[in-house]
This record gives sequence, C-alpha cells and structure tokens, in this order.
Amino acid sequence: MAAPLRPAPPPPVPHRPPPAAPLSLDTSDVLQQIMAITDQSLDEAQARKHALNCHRMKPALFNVLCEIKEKTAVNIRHQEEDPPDAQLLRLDNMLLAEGVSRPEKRGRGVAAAGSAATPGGCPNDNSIEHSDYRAKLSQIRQIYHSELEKYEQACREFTTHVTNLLREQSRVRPVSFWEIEHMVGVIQGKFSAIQRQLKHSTCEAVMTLRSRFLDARRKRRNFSKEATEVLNEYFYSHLSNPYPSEETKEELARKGGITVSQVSNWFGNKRIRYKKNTGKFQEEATIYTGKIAVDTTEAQGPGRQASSLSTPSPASSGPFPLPSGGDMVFTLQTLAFLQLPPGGSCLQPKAHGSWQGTTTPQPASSPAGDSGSINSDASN
DNA sequence: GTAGATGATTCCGT
DNA sequence: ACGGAATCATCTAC
Repeated sequence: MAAPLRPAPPPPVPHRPPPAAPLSLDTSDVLQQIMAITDQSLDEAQARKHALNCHRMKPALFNVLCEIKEKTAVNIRHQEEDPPDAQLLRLDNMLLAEGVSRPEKRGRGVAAAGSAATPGGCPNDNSIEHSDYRAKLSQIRQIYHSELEKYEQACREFTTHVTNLLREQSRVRPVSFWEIEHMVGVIQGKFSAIQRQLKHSTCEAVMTLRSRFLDARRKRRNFSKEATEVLNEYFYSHLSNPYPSEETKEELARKGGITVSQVSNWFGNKRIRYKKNTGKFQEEATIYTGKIAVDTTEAQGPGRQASSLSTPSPASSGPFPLPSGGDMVFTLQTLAFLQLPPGGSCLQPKAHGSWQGTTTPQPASSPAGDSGSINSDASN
C-alpha cells in the first residue's frame, strides 16, 4: 500500500542547468540517502531524516519533487471517480427491506417489531415459528451491526494512522492534500470491500432463514380438538349455507386459536370434501347436530348467554341428507323454515341447495334462509 | 411402510 | 376478492 507514497524517482537532473561538480555530488548524495532511508532502522532513519531536513539542498530538491508529484497527483485525481456500485446498492436495499440495516428497536411490542421484520408477510404465521424467525433475524441483525461497527472502527483507526504518517512524511517529501485524500480513499475502498462481503454474507443468511421459515410454514399441524369442534359446530349448524362472514370467521378463529385464513381454508376444504362424499360425513354430522341440539336446549334455559357461535342456527336439510338422530334439530329446522320471509320459496331456504348444486357460492351475508331472527347466523 | 385424513397452496372462474 | 377444484405435503393410525 505504500507504493503510491514511495518517493518519486530522482529529479530530472539533465534538465537543470549544469551544476558545478560539488553540487552534483551533493544531489546524488542526498538522493542516495533518501533512497536508503527505508533500509535503515527506525532510529537511524529518524536521525537521517533530521540531517536531511537540515541539508542545504533540501528546499531545491523538495521543489523538484513537488513538480513531479503535481503531475502524478493530477492522474490520481482523474482516477478517483468510480461509478456507483450497483451490486452494493442492491445489497443495501435488500438489507433495508429485510429490516437488517436499521438498528433493532428496543422496548417496543414484539409483535410490532416482528411484523416490521417480515415485510414479505406471512398470512398464516404460526406464533411459535414466527417468534423463532424474529429471534433468528434479530441474531443476524446483531452480528451484522457488531461486525459493521468493528470494520468501521478499524477503518477509522487505520485511516487516522495513515493520515498522520503521511503528514509526518510530508516534512521530508512532498505529500499533497490530494495524495492524502487518495490514500484515504484507497483504505476506505479496501474496507468497503470487506463490508460488501459482510453484507453479502448477511443477505445470504437472511435468505436461508427465510426459505427455511417458509418451508416450515408449509409443514402443517392438525388443529386442536377445540378448533375442529368450533369449526364443525358452525359448519353443521349452517349446513344450508356454510359461508361464514368475515366477522364470523374472525370469531371462529379467535375461539379456535387459529387465523382467519386457516378458517377460510378449513371451510373451503370442508365444503368440497363434504360435497364429494356426503356419506362419509354422516357420522360426524350426527355427532355435531346432536351436540348443537343439546347446546340449543341448554341455551333455552334461563340465564343463557347468547352467542352467535355457541348457539348457532339449526341445520337445515336440503340436498344433503341430514343425519338421523337430531330430532330437536329437526324441530328447530322446521321452525326456521316457517320463518322464511314473504315471497321466499316455500320450505326451502334460498341458500339451501345452492352451495352444492352450483359452483357459484351464495354470499354469506344475505342468504334468505339465514335471515330470520331465529337464525343465530345474524352476524353474517 | 401405507392408506386415509387434513391443512395449505395453486389455478381458474365469477 | 372469494370460492371451487385439484393438488401437494404432512400427519396419524394401523
């Protein structure tokens, strides 16, 4: 690295007026001493430097060196303007997008920090996996910042050291402002190459973490018994129109400890699978409609707590064979049908039959069969 | 190990 | 945007 700072070649002596013999000797002698200075010990060099500084030829020699330096410095200045590094820009942008570049905020809600850390978002974020992801990302962020700080500190120290050295050297040889600037640039360039490597590695680490996290998302776990029960209860009690509204989905999600997307997935899968093989679900339907009937009966008692989900509307029959063993349910169904709005098709809820018969789903918000006051699906 | 169950994803139509 | 249908990937019971 000292190459650009090496003393300039000996001055073009022939261009000068022919000096007297003793002067010529003097010049070459001084040059010899300068060239030999690097081979000497520190103490020797220091003493030699002092001697040279006091030498009567020093000002003249210094001027020549200045001329030569001026020419090379121009070249240096021209080489300085590097184009902006596109790759580095990409790395910076990526680290910023992944939330690695900005320092970690402390004392804030974990969830808030987590959502900020995953701009890509994960619709079905399992809280355990999500916090795991956040923890790993936080680890990466910490390492990145600590390494970055180390590099920056080393760069600062080294730059100061070299600058001081050059200033010191400027007493014996011409070291221009531009030269020092150039040297600082060279040092910073070297350190930024290291930083780039660090950024690259960090990006790779984040990408690996991300892909692992996304893979993990695909790993499914069966819902809890409670979640399945809540969903099934709603499904079988709204068999005529198993399309929960957004609000209902949210409540089902809350009760089952799952996300709204999972509720939507579940209902999507359930409808398809039920439709494909109704017979297979007979037993399950019997269980849940029986359960609903019991719940409904209990709910009729004094002091009941009305809930749109815990006291769902009775299942209506329809194109689906209703499971046997739900007498109470059947009675309630009949009551429900009798409450159809004027003009409604007799005894057949509008929504009934439509979700199986056609591919066009009935909007959950306005099924004729669910609009009655008896229907607890009012949240739709 | 295998079959069936089940949650998630993708594609497509409305 | 939502839902149906097909499919994938994993879990679970045997």
